[in-house]
Amino acid sequence: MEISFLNDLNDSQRLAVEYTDGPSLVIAGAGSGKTRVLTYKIAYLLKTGLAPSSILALTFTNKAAREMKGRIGAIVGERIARYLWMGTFHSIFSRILRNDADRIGYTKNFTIYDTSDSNSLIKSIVKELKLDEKQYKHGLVHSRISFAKNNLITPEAYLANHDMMTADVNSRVPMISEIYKIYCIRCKKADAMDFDDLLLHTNILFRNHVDVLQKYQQAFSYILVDEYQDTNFAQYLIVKKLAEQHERICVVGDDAQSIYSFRGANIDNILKFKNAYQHTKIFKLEQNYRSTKTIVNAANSLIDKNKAQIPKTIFSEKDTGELIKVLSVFNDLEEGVIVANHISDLRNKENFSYQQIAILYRTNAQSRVHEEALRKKGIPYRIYGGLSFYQRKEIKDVIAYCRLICNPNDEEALKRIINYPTRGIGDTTVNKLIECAQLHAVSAWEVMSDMLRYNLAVNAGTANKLAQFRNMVNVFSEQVTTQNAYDLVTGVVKVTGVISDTFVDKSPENISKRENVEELLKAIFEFSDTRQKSKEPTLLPDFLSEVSLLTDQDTDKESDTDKVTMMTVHAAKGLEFRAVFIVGMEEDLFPSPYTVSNERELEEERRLFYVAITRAEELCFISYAKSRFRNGKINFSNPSRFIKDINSEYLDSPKEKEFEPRQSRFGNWDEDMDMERNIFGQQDYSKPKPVEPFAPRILKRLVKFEGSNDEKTVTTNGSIPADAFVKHATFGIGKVVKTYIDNGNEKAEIDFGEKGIKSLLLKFAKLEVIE
DNA sequence: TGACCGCGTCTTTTT
DNA sequence: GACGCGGTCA
Repeated sequence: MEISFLNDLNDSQRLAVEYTDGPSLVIAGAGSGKTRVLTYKIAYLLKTGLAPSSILALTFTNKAAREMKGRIGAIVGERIARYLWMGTFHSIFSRILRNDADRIGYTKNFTIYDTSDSNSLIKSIVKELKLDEKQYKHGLVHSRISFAKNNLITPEAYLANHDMMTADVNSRVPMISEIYKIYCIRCKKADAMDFDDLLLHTNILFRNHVDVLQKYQQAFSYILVDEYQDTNFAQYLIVKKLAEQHERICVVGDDAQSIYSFRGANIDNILKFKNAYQHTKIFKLEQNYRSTKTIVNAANSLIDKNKAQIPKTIFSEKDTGELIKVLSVFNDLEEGVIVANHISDLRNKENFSYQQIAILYRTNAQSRVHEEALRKKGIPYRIYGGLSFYQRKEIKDVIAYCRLICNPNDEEALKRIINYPTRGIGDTTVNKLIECAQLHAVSAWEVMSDMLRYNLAVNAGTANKLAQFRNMVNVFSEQVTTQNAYDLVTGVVKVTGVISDTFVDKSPENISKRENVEELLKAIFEFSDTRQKSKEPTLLPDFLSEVSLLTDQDTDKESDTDKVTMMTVHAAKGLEFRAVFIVGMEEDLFPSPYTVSNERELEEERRLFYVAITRAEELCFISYAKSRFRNGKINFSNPSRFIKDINSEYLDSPKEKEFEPRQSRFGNWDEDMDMERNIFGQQDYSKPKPVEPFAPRILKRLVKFEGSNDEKTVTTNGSIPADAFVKHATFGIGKVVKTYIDNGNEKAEIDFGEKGIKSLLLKFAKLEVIE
């Protein structure tokens, strides 16, 4: 079969694309056209007659999936590409889990707990068990639980696992197995899964229900996995099971770029792939199309120092290019200034645009000095990382309402908003509620639904407040299956008071909060809109299941504007820039001091540096400072050991004696740097940074919440709009179903949720319309 | 219940 | 230096 697009590939790429009979491993060096191979391979499979719905392609980010889908669409047509099973492990398998959720004791609408939900739950369990919270830090406990789940160790298996148990005893946290057990029970009671559960429960589903496994084994006749070096055991096993029959599977990755072991990724998956699949064909993509010879060779000489790796020879046929320039600076402030100067030279003298330049660092905290230096020189920049849109408090609050409405058993959502905005239900009450729920082995919501039966020990006033809150949620819950997500959530933010809470004063924080909520509604509208066009469901649970797996990487903003990129090295994986500045190359920073005692972890740090260098197409700068302001004090340190790992023939290093006299064009450094600090110090860092607008900005603003909150209620004198939310003195909050004239009197039929649908005479019923 | 203060901690983070 | 957390007080 002659397929013309294959002519775009080199020989090794083409071989990798065309081999589809059995298992294959594609070792794709940095810049070797990995994405191209994957997309062409899928296009090739489609052209050879495979149905798109029989191809499963797993990626590590939503963004990667989306981009690849777009590229494939460009080759084979969007209408075909749409039916590919392409997405992250988590999104694909959450979809599969929802289909058969009842088989493993969940409902279709199960909640996905994010990291902070998990941590919050762990904290409350530690408290309930009366354990020392300093000893059982939520971060530590969570990472142990996460590790267990990623390795498919259930709570029972954990107890029986000698290694895990002795490790816990030795670390003086012997109760982790108990916390883990309770954590799982609580998640299940809340109809919630955390990120790791999505993989663990997929394995459980496949193990316990062979018919389900077989269904998907037959459905997927070819499986592709991207970034295979970053998969964990749970992911390995899912793939292994699905591919068991036909072994038509292709995994792509680069062991030299495995940098996520701290999240459970196991590099052995790629190193030992051929043991797992016996007749594996290995393809190596060794030509780097991205970088100059110097950069490729320098990176090779670095990664050579690692022991565990698949042998390969990455080469470039581009120009030799410039040496990697090593910048030795006095301190962090000078580093900022010098990098900024270089950037402005590149732009003014070397014809670089800002967006072709990146500053990469090991830790987010390092961004500050560079930010300041660039700002002072008027260089535009964009910092990636930090708080994502969906992690902002006001957004999480609204999402928590949504979650609770769709799944009232969601305990973390309940805790979050039961007293936000303030409605007189304090910690004491919440604790009583949860204790009572534990006592009767039911969810907190169940207790709230029948407080008398569970004998909840609160006074009448509190009970009334709880009932009011419950009724409000119920009114919304009833509409989950009938209202589209956008209309429903618009009602939610009005009625719950989330929006009026932002009108209490005119502070910039409140204004930005309100704008963010509006942006969220816009995102929900876009979701409903696009879904509607393709005739897919537009209900709130559909939106939630999607949004819980989104990260800020997916809301890529203003990519068309010309700005310098600043991000951690981790975040830069997969990207490329004409010029790259790798800053803070010091001992105690890069490699991270947490890793140097462990050879395996140190090798991962070296790979991280390898990733950083190989982002550069033409120019690479490495800087290190003799002193750095960190954790509130000045730290002195030496150049990173990794700089010595690079063959010196590729480096343009400073001569040692340049260090000695602290002279510079500014005169005495110490004084000048103090002065600089004072200048910086005058700026008010305490003010919140301007809030990044949430993209994509496609649609015009849909809703704008106007006005002050003191006029939010209107006593009706006759007409109220249908669909309005109203408040009644006895029945609480309800929704107007319809209004009509009866015997010459205006009446309204109002749905008060649990209290039923009531027909009320408008001239008697003192209704407040909630705007 | 919420505002405020002092203390301890501080990596990376595709989901 | 900055943030999150827990404790205290109005």
